[in-house]
Amino acid sequence: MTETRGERKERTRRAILDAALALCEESSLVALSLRQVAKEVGIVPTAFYRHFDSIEALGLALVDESFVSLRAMLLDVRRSNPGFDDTIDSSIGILVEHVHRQRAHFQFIARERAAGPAQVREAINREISLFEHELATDLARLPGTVTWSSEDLRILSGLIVTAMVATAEAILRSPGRPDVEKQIVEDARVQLRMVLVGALNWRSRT
Amino acid sequence: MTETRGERKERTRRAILDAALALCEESSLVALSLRQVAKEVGIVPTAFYRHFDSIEALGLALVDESFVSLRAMLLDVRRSNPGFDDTIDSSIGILVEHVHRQRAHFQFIARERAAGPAQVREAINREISLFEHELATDLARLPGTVTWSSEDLRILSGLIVTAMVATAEAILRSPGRPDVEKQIVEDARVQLRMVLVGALNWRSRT
DNA sequence: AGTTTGAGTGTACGTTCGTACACCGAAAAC
DNA sequence: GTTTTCGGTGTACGAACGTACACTCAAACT
Repeated sequence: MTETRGERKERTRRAILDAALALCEESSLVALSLRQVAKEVGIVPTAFYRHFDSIEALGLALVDESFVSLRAMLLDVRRSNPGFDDTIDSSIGILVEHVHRQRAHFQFIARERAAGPAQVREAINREISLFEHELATDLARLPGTVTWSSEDLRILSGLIVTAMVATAEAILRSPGRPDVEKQIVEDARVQLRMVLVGALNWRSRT
Repeated sequence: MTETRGERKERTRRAILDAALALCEESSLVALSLRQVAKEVGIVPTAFYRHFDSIEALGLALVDESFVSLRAMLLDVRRSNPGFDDTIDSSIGILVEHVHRQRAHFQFIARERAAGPAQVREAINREISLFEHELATDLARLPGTVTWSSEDLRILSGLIVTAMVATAEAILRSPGRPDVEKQIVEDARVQLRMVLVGALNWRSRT
């Protein structure tokens, strides 16, 4: 039952991160007070400073943590796609699954990307940019893109990431409405197919 | 120099809307206090209530106002496109121009769509949904989409709106960096061309 | 064993917040 | 000319905010 000092600190730190993430589900970091977080965790306000310099620093930690989730998703997509034809369906399936399992993380990223403190917004956009780049290298390994410039690959993956982010946000916006969500997912499938058709016919012209 | 009562009220109301919009440029409605707005306007806090019930109500008014701007943009796009081939370039040009001229409105919509009070978020998403629907009927008038189902048109315009919203957000994110913006705009052009290629080859299969 | 370290406590401050209430004075209504 | 309406004022309140400072006490170090 004994607990080392570091363990205890880590446990409180986790509690703070979890509490902040939970409180962010119905508002935003910029409207979140240190005292709210402390109360939720069950510590006195000033104890917060033992772990983070400010709410903004807390936000940066949450960004890191959230993108671990998102990268896990990308790994899942890679693992499940040995080059099959239903790449679109399975990828979207994985997206939907991750959105549900890591709802709070996705919600947090979507909100703070647009409305968070400046540093948080920048961190998120940097990560999303990295994401696009990774997807671009994945796409480069697909057959049919051999003639593509790396420029065009980057732009295409930007489009795909944008569409998938929008899909994730739409899903988050319709909680507990399976019919609505079904429609969103089906739309996302069609959109990806449209983009794919565009990609397959690209550079055969011009 | 005399000023009717209604005129004066309207002037103050405008000042409140403008002040709120300005203050929202560096934060969010949910972090905006009634007192900040009042101070910016130069009235006493309680006078705020003569015009709005709450910050949230103010937000809804700003949504209405902002979408007047956005609709003006759509009108510009329609007016400038009598069916020419450079539809993409001119449409994006109009988007960029409007983003710059109505920067605060676009910024507000982008932020509050993700992070605003619930009612504000809903109002914005409702408007964007309307936007997509309008674009769909515009697309239906284009040659080459005669064989399209209204369903597919809706989905396509959803994709286009998503990409354009993302483009506008990216432009807003890079103020005072013409080179970066140039790249964003060029990418948007290519993305739209990719989508267009997909659209032109759609339904020729399946 | 004695000392140091550091997570968490408790009090206390000045500030900002939303809002209640009584009030003012000029335009509007009569 | 008198009364009413109403946008804006001024004061006043309790609550919540960030944070400074002095404290406790058990784990960790020597």
